[in-house]
Amino acid sequence: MSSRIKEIENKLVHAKFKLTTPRRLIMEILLENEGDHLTAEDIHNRLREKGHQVGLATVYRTLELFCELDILSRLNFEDASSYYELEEQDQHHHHLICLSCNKIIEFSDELLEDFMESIEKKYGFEVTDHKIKYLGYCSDCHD
Amino acid sequence: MSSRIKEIENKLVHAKFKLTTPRRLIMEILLENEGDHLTAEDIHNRLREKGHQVGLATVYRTLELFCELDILSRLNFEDASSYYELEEQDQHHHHLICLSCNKIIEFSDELLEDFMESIEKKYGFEVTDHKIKYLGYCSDCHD
DNA sequence: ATAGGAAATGAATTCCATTATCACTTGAAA
DNA sequence: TTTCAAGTGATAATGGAATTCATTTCCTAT
Ligand SMILES: [Mn+2]
Ligand SMILES: [Mn+2]
Ligand SMILES: [Zn+2]
Ligand SMILES: [Zn+2]
Repeated sequence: MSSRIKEIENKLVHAKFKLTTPRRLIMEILLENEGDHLTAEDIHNRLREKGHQVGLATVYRTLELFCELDILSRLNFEDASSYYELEEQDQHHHHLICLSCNKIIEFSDELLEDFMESIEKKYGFEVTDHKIKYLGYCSDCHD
Repeated sequence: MSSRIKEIENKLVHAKFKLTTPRRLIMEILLENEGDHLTAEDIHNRLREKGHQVGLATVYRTLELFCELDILSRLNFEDASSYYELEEQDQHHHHLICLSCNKIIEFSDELLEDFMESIEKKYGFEVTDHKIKYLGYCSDCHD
């Protein structure tokens, strides 16, 4: 069992949940596809391809649980589905979405820290998360 | 007919569309509720309250058209629905979303202009729109 | 070890916002 | 007027997600 899985298990146990077989299988898919943005159905399909049968409802429930425990982030691009990615403890990143080819380009937001702090002061709003999306045309799709 | 409606009509006509009765009625609802964030169903209900019968499908189609013409913005908060608000030509704004009471607080993004420009340079990405959400707890809901 | 019970699962169903369909209406142009 | 594309609205369909509920898993107390 990878140390990464162990780390997840600690988070689960700390919150009084168990690392069950379906949860472990789902986490393995997420780790194998780290860096991708996967839908619940993507994950369900990859499980089936590997010969594991996990109910789609369990996939949804597990993704929701992992989000609550900050193991995952739920992303909403400009379509109907939710996408999930492993939360990176060190650097939070955001997304550039190409309106032409739907390419997703990631960028970090170090430069935004000051702005976030000014928001907290100005509005007395305690920021716990932020979601920033830039929409437009990637270098392949303009000019 | 208000000058605001006239302005919208110009945009429509310029794009080869007509200001039909359903479209005008929907625009009136939006103007009467300027500053609010309304769902398609909200708008449909307010039309019915005023005795106007417009099909829900037409409400959806009109909202989509208005978004394409940059008359409206479509907003996605953290729930399943889309919310719409009139696009303000002068100052673009964003939203603080309270995770406790669901209050929406608006803020402008003047300070972010520099950051957006750095994104354009760094990635050769032509930004046409951006969506920024800060999630957390408003002043009524923390401490 | 065994029994009890809470937590978790999965097949099926339901939900619900949104989109598609299609017959009908409208209104501008010929 | 006639024509015909654009627009409309009742309804059905779609699809991602949530819910239901019978069953299974697995920890705990005896
Ligand atoms: Mn990402
Ligand atoms: Mn707003
Ligand atoms: Zn592109
Ligand atoms: Zn609040």
